[in-house]
Amino acid sequence: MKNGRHIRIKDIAEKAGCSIGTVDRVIHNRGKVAEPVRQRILRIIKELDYKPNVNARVLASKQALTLGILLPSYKKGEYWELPCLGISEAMERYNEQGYNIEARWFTYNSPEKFHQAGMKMITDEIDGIILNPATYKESVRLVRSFFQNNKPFILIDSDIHGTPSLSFIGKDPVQSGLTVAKLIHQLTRHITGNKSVWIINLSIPSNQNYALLAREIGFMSYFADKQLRDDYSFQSIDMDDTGTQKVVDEQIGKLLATGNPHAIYVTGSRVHNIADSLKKFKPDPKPLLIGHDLIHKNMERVKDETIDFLIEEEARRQGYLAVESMIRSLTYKEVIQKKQMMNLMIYTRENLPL
Amino acid sequence: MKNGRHIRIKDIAEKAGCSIGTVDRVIHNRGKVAEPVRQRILRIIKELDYKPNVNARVLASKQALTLGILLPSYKKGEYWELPCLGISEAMERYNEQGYNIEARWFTYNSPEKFHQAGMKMITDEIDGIILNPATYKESVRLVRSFFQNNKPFILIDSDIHGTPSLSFIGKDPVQSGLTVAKLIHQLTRHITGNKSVWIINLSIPSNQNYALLAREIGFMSYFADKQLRDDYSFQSIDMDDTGTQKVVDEQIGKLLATGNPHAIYVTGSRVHNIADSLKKFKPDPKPLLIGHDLIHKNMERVKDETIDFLIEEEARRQGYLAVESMIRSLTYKEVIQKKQMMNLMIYTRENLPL
DNA sequence: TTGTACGCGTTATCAA
DNA sequence: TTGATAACGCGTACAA
Repeated sequence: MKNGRHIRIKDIAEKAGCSIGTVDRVIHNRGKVAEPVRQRILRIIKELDYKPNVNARVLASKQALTLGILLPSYKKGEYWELPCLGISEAMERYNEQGYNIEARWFTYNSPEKFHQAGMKMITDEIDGIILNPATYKESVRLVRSFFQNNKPFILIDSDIHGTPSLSFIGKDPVQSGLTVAKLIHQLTRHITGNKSVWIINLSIPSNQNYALLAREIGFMSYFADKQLRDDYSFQSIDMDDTGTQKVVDEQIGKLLATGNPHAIYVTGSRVHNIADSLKKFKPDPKPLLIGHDLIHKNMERVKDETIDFLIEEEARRQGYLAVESMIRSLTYKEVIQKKQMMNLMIYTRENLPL
Repeated sequence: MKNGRHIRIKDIAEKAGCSIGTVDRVIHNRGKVAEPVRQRILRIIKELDYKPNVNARVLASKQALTLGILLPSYKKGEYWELPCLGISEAMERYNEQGYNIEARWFTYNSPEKFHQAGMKMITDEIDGIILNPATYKESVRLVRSFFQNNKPFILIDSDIHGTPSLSFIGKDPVQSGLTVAKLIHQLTRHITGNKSVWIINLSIPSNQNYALLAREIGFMSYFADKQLRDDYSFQSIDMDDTGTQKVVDEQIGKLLATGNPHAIYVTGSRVHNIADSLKKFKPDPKPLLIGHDLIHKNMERVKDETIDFLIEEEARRQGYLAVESMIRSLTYKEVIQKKQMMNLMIYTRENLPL
């Protein structure tokens, strides 16, 4: 009302005939307010559609937050670097804006380490947790402890349905699979005769398997729904990721000896390994190659068209949003969307970013 | 750590042995500071890597800004609604954050109206201008006036090379064309014999023609570079957009009588008109249909797979970034990136957002 | 249970 | 050319 600007706590206090202290108490539920006064103030807040001034709030509030980040360990250039970049970016941005936020990083490469690190976050004075649930069983155990200790947490990249998380931020792996299937179908439909497709699950043993499986399920269901089973023959290949190109080469070599597929779908983020094998063996005609994630090595293979298409689900943005959501929830008690699904991008040589 | 976190103007003042008023003057170039003092303060700012506290700044600043938005007039559901949504979103967001910003909207449907509205923005007290340059000649005239009157402006959606704008926010139409070409090539390459492709320029006469042309150029150059000219035959079709489906139907009907193309590329945002024609005439086999922009009617045709792929360049985000960039430039004198290119998205039924 | 007063970092005004 | 000081809206400790 003043100068047509926003309404302040002071305006509410005036209208309610009390002091700003009292208004503040009802806004923050700090109790100790006479019930009738409380009701009146709440009504006025609704009536005037009061919205707190974020800037003043941050400026006045001296609270320091520490967030716990619990993610799989990774080497430079691997998938998890991307969400981490988003996390760092958000931290930096919010700190520059006068917030006082610190991140404490925890990584794991085994279910035991995962659980250990998780429990440490509870004993340490951590205000909010951002984690990627590794294996189902361990994650449920951990999440239960978070809940009991009243630690708010956000799930990132893959979900555990039904957990009392503030939010899940990630992707729909079934949709990913469907999209890849659509691409492969459209790109091979004019090939005469039966089309052979390899689905390669190249991943670290017993890690992240759920998402890869879900992708494969989405992939298969596309062909099932469209009654295309007779036109295609599929071969699912589980390949352990030992991290060395040589092992991949060996396996691909053996497979190629049995015949040359029309298309290859790699469900994990390590298509570049398969691409490198193809560059070595040069099968002719070159199979269509599709995979996931905008990591550096994959992009290089897209540039030279060994990889034809890359799917990605805004990995970096996931990290950014996780931090942002946690801060909003912690500092303003803002209610966060229960599910924040990323968009699904299709990249090829011509529309690669950068 | 608690108080030692960020450095404030006060810290600089102490170190420089002057008052915060003086520091403020050098930061904001309000002149009237003794040169040696000025140098000393600047050095200390660099040394301590001072970053202003955004919250305090917004809180204390009483300045009110009005932005002028100069865009083509549009009906609901048309392309320009998307950038406008982004603009509104940004306005809302920044106003909620305590900024005091007002938008004044101007639209045009002819070069004369465009110029008129532009000149009015100069006489009115407008602090910054966001505009889409309609025709080249008129735009250059207008931009010259902006420059002479010291009005900062941002170009949105399509560029005029070399203008002294704060920033250009938009897309690379040549890249769009290349991407569509890649898709059509890959999706038709296994068809035997010569493949026929229509390129339809369906647009309001003499409006936005430059971007559509650039897309077509990108499109053609893909096939030229790849030495594919002999495998494909192209037909460029200029179709006036009268806004009625009937006229489109007539023209498509005539064209189909001469033969059934393998693929159709519609360079504007009105693929849905072509899609509706195809639904009516049911050419068999159905040509591959690719177009631009996530407007409602297009998305409907993607859902029923009349349109196979849709390209879009983050239309909504363009509007958002334009407002954000202008505010940053105006309030903090921040230097804005000269070119902010949007990502190029590929959408099909399976990865359509929402 | 309620009210008051100070501080957060910056802008802007006025007096020196 | 400079310095002191009152806002800005909110959080909070302390007084009543």
